[in-house]
Order: sequence, then structure tokens, then C-alpha cells
Amino acid sequence: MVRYNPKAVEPKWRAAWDAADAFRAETGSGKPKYYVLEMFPYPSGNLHVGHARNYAMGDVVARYKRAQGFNVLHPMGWDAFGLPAENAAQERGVDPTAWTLSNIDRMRAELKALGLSIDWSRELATCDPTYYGRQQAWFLRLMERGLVYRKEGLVNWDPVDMTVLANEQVIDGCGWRSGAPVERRKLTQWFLRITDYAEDLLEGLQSLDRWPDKVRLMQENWIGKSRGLRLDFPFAAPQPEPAITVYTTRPDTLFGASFVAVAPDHPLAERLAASDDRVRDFVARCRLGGTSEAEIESAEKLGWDTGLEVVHPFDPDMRLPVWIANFVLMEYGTGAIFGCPGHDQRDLDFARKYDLPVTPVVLPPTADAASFHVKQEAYVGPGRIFNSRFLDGLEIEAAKAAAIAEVERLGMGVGATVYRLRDWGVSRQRGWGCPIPVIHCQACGVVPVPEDQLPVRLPEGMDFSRPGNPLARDEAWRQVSCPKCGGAAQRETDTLDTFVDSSWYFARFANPHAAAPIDGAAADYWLPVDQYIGGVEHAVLHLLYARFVTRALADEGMLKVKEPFAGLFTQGMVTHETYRRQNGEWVEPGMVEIETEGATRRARIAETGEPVAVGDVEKMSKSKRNVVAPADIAETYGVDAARLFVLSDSPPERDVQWTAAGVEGAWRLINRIWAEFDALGEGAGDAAADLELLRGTHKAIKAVTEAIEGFRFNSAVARLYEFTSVVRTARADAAVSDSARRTALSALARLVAPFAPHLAEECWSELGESGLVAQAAWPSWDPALSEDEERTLPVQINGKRRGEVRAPAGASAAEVEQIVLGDDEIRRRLEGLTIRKVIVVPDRIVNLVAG
RNA sequence: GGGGACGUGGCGGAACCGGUAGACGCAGCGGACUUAAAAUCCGUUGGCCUUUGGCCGUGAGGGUUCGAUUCCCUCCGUCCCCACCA
Repeated sequence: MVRYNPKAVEPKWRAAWDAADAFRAETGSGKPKYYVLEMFPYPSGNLHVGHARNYAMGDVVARYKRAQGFNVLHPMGWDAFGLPAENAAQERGVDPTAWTLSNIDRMRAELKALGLSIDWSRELATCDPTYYGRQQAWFLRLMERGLVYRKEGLVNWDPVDMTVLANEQVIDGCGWRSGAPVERRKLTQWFLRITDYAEDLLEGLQSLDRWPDKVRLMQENWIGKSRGLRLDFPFAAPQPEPAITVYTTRPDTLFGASFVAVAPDHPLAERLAASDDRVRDFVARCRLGGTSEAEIESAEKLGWDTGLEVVHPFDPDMRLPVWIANFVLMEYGTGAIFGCPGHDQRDLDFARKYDLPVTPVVLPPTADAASFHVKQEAYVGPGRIFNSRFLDGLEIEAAKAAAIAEVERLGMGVGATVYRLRDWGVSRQRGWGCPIPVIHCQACGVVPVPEDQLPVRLPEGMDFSRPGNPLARDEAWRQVSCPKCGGAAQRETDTLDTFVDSSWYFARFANPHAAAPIDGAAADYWLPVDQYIGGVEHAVLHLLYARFVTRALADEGMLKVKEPFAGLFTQGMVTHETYRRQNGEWVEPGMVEIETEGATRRARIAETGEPVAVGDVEKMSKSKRNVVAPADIAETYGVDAARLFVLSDSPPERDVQWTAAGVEGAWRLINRIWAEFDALGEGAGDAAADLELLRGTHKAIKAVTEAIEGFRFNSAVARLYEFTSVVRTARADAAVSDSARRTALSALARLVAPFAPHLAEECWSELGESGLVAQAAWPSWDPALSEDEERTLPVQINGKRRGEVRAPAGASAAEVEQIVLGDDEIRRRLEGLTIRKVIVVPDRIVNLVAG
């Protein structure tokens, strides 16, 4: 027997695929198209097994669909702008372009070594001017459409990364990347009008039936649609403005209003602050508080009584005081609320602190109107309205409708839908990004860079030695003449958020060499992506932006689809145990030797024998040093073993724990499979044994096919183990004919191909098959052979298993009943009992109800 | 505070539409081969009992059903998302 040697076999087949150009996708072909895409990586320089799992999943789908006869597009690119390059530039003085491109070279080689069936002719990198230049082109077209605007406003400023963050990038009040507490700063920023598409983005979720419910729900919550009422509270005494406009989702509780409050950055508060130092101090104090979970939980309600009064819209005699309150947010609704302490906990906390009246207006179903009081907890449950004149007696929903109708009749407000979603701030004060292609001219204002002057390239040799934006201090780059008037002008120095780069790359893959940003015909052919695969951490950010940009480009006539990703799969991460020395230092798994003694495991450093503590299983990270590189595994077991293992054991959507024992298991399977192909040409042939092997083969084809279709790759691998055993047992125990074995092995090679493609090619060639298994058709199964002819049916008596009978497949209930009642064992069990009911589930189970 | 998911052997997990719970792998145990070890192969492995048989068992408790890991209710635990969003 020849031991399988991946180090020799694997490169040979990768060369064969290259020579045959086996994975090139031809746009337009007689075959149905299938576009499978994994979220493109950031070229950090290191490929770890987490990447390997992600791309292996996509590769299983790609290879399977190709075998099924689809014209498959499976491309790869690089999300190449981003902070790590700038950090490297700052720390080591390297050029970010050179650093990024060399990382790409290294990672491309590592990815290629995984044997992925990728069409490398379509490779793209977002830091390439041929890519970001096209991005600038469509950005300017969206600008013409009015989807791009500048505004001055409070922005989330990351003091460590020295840039602005989108709301989506602020997590618990800290920068998503730096983890530093975010500051609020006033800056003029570029925005994309994603809110124009709020309703469409929400509605579109309905059609995404091949997306995880979880992701759709997260996007739904993020868009955060709420129906309510926008209404005016006129000032009791004349003010520069006539009224305060508030937004509420509880118009039914209007008669419970006891104050009106505005946000500290509301125009009214700012006006008052301008003329009153005490107000200015109060507003400043409101801005101090952090936004972390703990701080919000314990944050004290702060209020400032302005002394102003407004009139209740339903009764000119009712006056409400106007407060400035720290818990009112300028960004949501109108930045002003009416407080109804009886039925809102925050309003109640505020009212108790500042001694404002609490009037309950919703009566719980079981409560009594005379005795019901709100104490320390606001009542937010169902009930009937009381203390509310014309609304009295109505249920909450009916009261909302009646109140809205009345406000509208009075002309004091209008029913309104509000979204939590805010416009997408895309300005970043960074050098390593796509320049925003506009020029600021004193005379002409903001002037778009003419299309024939695109791309606006980043300058060579940017100076990253100091923090801040190198573009802003590169005068040679910045000073230009105005395209309109020819006068002196300056380039915009902000660059685009990297999420803009990743919001359309899937469309560029349709034809990455086109002169236009998007080759319409190619995109119409390939889009939408049939199967998109990536981490759930992108559930709102990337996936929402991509859906928005796709819509905007569709409205611009550049795309035909509205939804970029028809199918989405969110895969889990690869985790690993962590190891620490006594002094707390993390130790790499490669240096650790594990010793098992009975049920206990001991870990120590292999070279020195120093014991190390085995810590938690965690996401692979450089800081904990628990990263495993595919290259190290390939050295010992080959990449097929690594691919096989990361897909086995755990369901793809869940995390999988990398273990040395697990890879060894996969390695054993590879050798077992190879051993079968290495033992051809034996066996004389026995009809019964041949038929059994044939049945095993068809069962396996069916099981593996269905598991792949259902994204249950772990189950698919389990079925491969099983089928391998079937083939081996048939050879060892029975006289199986050579032709029956060849049929089984031909199927096995093709079933293995999506998971361990190099092994499959070697097996295919050993069988003497012509061509590549990568281009062979997927095996099909015969339903007559994938099911047993005779079934063993368990027989239950009163729900307890009491025996079993054998019956032909598809036997009717009556036939099965006859068999069961004729069975000696069952008859013995039924002695002294009367059968009351017989339930037969054909081909499944029999249950006798007897007493 | 709001929303969601999950909980099955020593471990990762399987069980498709309510129909034999524990597939497959890891670890363990026993054996074969070997001078020996590794590798490989074969067998075995949920718990308990009075063991040709029986009882219990899918976080806990209840319910629906001939039948529940699966559906419903309550509780406990873990994880994820959102969050002073009116």
C-alpha cells in the first residue's frame, strides 16, 4: 500500500487546475449561472484557519454547483484600505501601498495553496486606482442625484484613530476599532442619504427568504421604524419660534402630559444658552456623561427648567413647563418630547426628581379608577384610557387613532413615521482611503472633479510620521485649480469610509476590467450573488450599506437588481484553547505538548517541559497567541485535512474548536479513502454483495447531496466517513466485483471533491478516469436504490418500544398491521390486553394503544 | 430596559414535517499486529437495576398528543444584538 503523500499530490493538482484554467467563469453561457462569494478579506498579511473555514465553505458550494452543471462565478479580492496599513506606516515608516501589496502577495499565495476553485483572473483590490477611481465615478453620480450632501453636525470622533465614526461603528460609546471612548465634535462631514431608502430597505427584507431570520431582524431593528404623531405645543407667551414640535408614539397618553422637554442640543436650548450662562453650563454638563452600558443604567436624569410654558393642544387652559433634559436625544424624532410620567419610566424618574405631576391615563384591566396610582414604576401595559375626556374608555390603539385624528383636525400636527436609521457619515480624516473627488473653490463652492480627471489618485509618499490626515498637509496634492473657474482651489482631503469600498465590489466582479464602474450586461447576467458567505458581525454594517448602494446604483440605471445578495450564510469562527505560562505569558499552540492520562490532560512546553495552564477556548487572536496558520497544518497533513476538519464536527453557522486531535481524525479519513483506491482490481463478484454496495453508494450520494444543499457540511463529512466504511467493509467481508467497487469509488471521489479536492483528483486519476474530477458531473442517485427494500419498523405498545417487525418498503398501513398482529413477540406482549387503536406511520413506526 | 437564539453522553455534535434519541468524529476501555512503541485494524462505550429482561434519560416543572429533543406555558442557565429611540 502506498501511503498518501499530500506534499507531492496537492501541488501537482493545483498545477493541473491552472493548466486547464478550470475555474474561469465565462459571462454568458448556455448553463444557468451561479454566483458564490465569500466576504473579501482585509490583507492583514496572515491567513489563519478562520479564513480557511470561510473560504472552504464557499469552495464547497462552488465546486458542488459546478459539478451540478452551473456556470459558477467564484471570485476573490482584497478589502485593502484601512487602518492597519496606516499603523504600519506610522510605526515602521513603510509605505502603505507597498505594505498592502506585499501582504496581498503573501495571502494570495496562501489562499491559492488552499486549492480554492477561484477565478483569479477577476482579482481586484480596493486600493487600486482602477477600482477606487470607478468608485469616485459613481459617487459623483449619486451626488448629482442628491444622495450625497455635506452638513455640519455633531459627529462621533475617535480620539485614538483620529477620525469620524458612523453611528454603526460606535459600540457602547467606544470606537469599534480602537475601543477608545468616542467624543462628540462639531465638523462638516459628507453623508450618504441612506434614510431616503429606509422604507425600501425595510420592505426589501421580506423578499430575502434565503437570509437568516436573525440578520433580517437585526436590520429591521436597526432601521427601527415607528409610527406615531408629530405635534406642536405652542408657546404660552410669544417666543421667536411659535411652538415646540415633539414626536410621540403614545398620543393616547396626551392628557397625562405634565411637561415638555427638549434635548440639550435642541435649537431652543442653544438659543437660551446663548443668552444665559447658567443654561450654557447645564448643556455642557449634559454632554459630559458617557454612553457605556453601565453609565446609561445609572445615569441620573438631569433637567433645567427654562421657565417657558407651552399650551396643551387639546385645552388652551392647560399649561406645561418646558425643560431641557439630558435624556432627550436630538438625533431621534424632533429632539423634543412631551413627558407622560404615568406611562413612561424615564419620564417618571424625571418627574419624581423635579417634583412634576403624575397623572395616570391608562387603567390596567384589573385596576379600579378611583384607587389606581402610579408609584415608582410607570404602567406600560394594556388597558383603557381614563382621565382623558374624549378618549375615556377607549383601548390604547383606538385612543392613539382618535388622538391623531383630533390633532390633525386641529391642524396642530400630523401622524408620522420615524426611523431610527440615520444618514451614513462617510467622511474619514485618513490618508489611506478613497479620496472624495471634489474640489473646494472660494468662488464656485463645492465642485465635483470632472469625470475625465478621475481617478483622483492618492499622492505618492504620504507622510504618516505625525497623527492626523496626511492629505490635509500635503500642499502639493491639495492645491489645484478650480475645474469651473480655473481659480485657486483645494482638494477635499477627507477619504471615504472603507465600508463604501465594500458596498459594491460584488458588482465590480462581474467585469473587473470594464471602463465603466459597472459593466451593465455582465452585472445583469451575474447578479444577484446567489450565495454570500461571511461573518455575522457584518449583519448590519456592511450588509445594510451594500443593500443601500445597490438600490442607489439601480436607480441611477447602473444595475438592475435591488437586492445584491439573494442568499446569505453567516458562518461561525474557528476557536482554540489558550495556554499561559506561570508568569501569565500566552503560549502558541504549536509549542505546547498535551499529555492525556485517563480523563486528565496536562499541557507543557514541548522543548523545555515547563507546564502551562490550559485556558478558555477563544476566538483566535494575535494577542492570545492562539492562532493556527493553515500553512503549518499543510506541512504535516496537507491542506485537504485542514479543509475537511474545519468543515466537520460543528455546524457551519456555529464556532468550531480547532484541535490537533480533530485534524488527525480528518487525516485518518484521507488515508482510509486513499487506501480504497489503492486496493483496486481485487474481488471476484457476488450479486448480493454488489447490490448491497450499490445501495450504500446511492444512499451516500443522496445523503451527501442533501447535506450540502442544506449547508450541513458537518453532516456531509459524517456521511463521507460512513460511506468510506461501507466501501471498506464491502471489500473486506464480501466478494464484491471490481465493477461494483469502481462504481462506488467513482461516486466517492466525486462526493469528496468539494471538501478535499486534491485527494479527489488523485483518486479520480487512480481510477483511470479521464479529465479532472473538478470538471466531472455530480453523481445522481436512484431513489429505488437509495432506500432499503425492507424496513425494520419499531413497534410500540402504549408509546413504549416493545419489539420490531420487518416489512417491505412502502407497505400499506393494513399490510403492516397484519404483520404486527401476526408477530409472536408482539402477540405475547398483548396477552390480556384489548387493542383500542393501531397507528401505522408507513416506513416509520407502529404504535398499538391497548388496555 | 427591549429583542432574539440556544441548552442532548466525558467532549464536538446527529436526529429532515411530531415517529427507534445519541449518526459521525474525538477521548476512553478491551483486543489483534509488533521484541517494544508509534501507526494501523477489530470490538466496546448514556445512566441505573434483581441483566435472555427491565427502568430512567435531550436544563427544571407543567401541558397538548397514540407518540415530544421537536409544538405550547412557566422557571433556571448561557450566548448574541440593540439600548435614556419618546
